[in-house]
Amino acid sequence: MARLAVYLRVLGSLADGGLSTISSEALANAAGVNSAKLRKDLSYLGSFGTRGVGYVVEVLRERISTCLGVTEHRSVVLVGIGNLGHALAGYGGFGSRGFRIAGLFDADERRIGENISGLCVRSMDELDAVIARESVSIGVIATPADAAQEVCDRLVAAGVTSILNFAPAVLVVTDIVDVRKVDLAVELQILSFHEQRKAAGLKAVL
Amino acid sequence: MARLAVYLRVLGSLADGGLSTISSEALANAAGVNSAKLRKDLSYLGSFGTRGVGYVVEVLRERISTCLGVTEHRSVVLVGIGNLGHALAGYGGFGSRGFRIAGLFDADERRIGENISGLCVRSMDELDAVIARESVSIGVIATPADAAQEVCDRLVAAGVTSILNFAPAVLVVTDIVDVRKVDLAVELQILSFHEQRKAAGLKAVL
DNA sequence: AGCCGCTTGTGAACGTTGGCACAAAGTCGC
DNA sequence: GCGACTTTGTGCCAACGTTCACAAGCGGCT
Repeated sequence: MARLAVYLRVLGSLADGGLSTISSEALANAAGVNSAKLRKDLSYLGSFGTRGVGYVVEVLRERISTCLGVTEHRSVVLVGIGNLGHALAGYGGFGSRGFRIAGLFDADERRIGENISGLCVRSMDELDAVIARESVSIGVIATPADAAQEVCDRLVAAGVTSILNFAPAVLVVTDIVDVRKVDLAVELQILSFHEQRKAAGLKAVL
Repeated sequence: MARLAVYLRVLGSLADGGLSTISSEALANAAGVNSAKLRKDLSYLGSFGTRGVGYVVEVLRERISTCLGVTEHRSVVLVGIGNLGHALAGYGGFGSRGFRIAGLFDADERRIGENISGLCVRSMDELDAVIARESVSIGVIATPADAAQEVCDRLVAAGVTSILNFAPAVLVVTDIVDVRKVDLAVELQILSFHEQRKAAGLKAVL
């Protein structure tokens, strides 16, 4: 579940704060969810809280990390070094959460060789080799929409089984491949929809 | 619902392709959803398809646009011009979907005055004035996590009622304010979780 | 004009998710 | 050692979202 990742992040902050144990209710508040839901989520991983006390922060972190599979560092490749790809390559949040960027790729000849926070942009020709050599299982697509499907197919052919897609396009893949989509414009439109609802509601009141 | 935005985007491509009408099933395939679900979504907006034929693309686009509230151009402010903020400011997808960036803001004095694709980075001191003058209702937060809540509070105080949060932090807001969260690291961790599951499943088979 | 095939719109069943409430269990104080 | 308090783990129920299946309606063909 998606919430596990949030719990893990919150637990990280708490551990930095020096807290050693935490109750489900406190953690639920910090993560912005119901305490019962949190306990149910955790019970899915097995029961290892102590009644009357709560959960031991370190044990819980390790347990969730194991479940999410971030104990072993996973390698990702990033394809499409445009505006967004540039930002993603420079984003420090990946490395600190157990992900290593194994390679940056772009179809544009002029971008090849460019250095972004210590990583060199490679040609698409090297894609398969890098994926195989570093046993990459996750690919990130930050290309324009019209190139997304082709890039996706190449990634899957090279052995990638999970894809994070930032391009505004619907990807069709085999069902053994997981795809998550992040579309910035769609997010804004959803907010716009809520604004519209609020405005309509206001008008109804008047 | 989130899918409406996807339908709208797909319809845009179809309209460019010169198609004038489309059946629910074809559109559902293009959007990657079940056809019954799509029809139910559309029926929520009223019934205006013609049985035996399908939906008129232009009518449908206009109807969805109205519902999402993107007919009137909405203004957004973007706070935090780091790696990600830079990319968002330069991302062309906003303007083409009916959103106008009313201002870029950053707390770092050194960034103020910087020009990003025609927009100038402003001081946080000007935030309230710009929001009021341009009647901005949507704010985008791309700051580090520890600054997110403070920025959020300032945005809400200035009159913003919808927030898109890229910072890895849980924001607490009044219930009249809508918050959508996009956390890149969490997205990767979810994929990592699926990878973990696949690996475990494989091991179970062996 | 009448029939046939196609597509919409929707009612009903299903599975999933969220939330309450309570019993089990463990700790702290005396 | 024992009782009271705290917190977990979970059974049950309601609400939501999804899917199936089918009747109603529209266009085209004869």
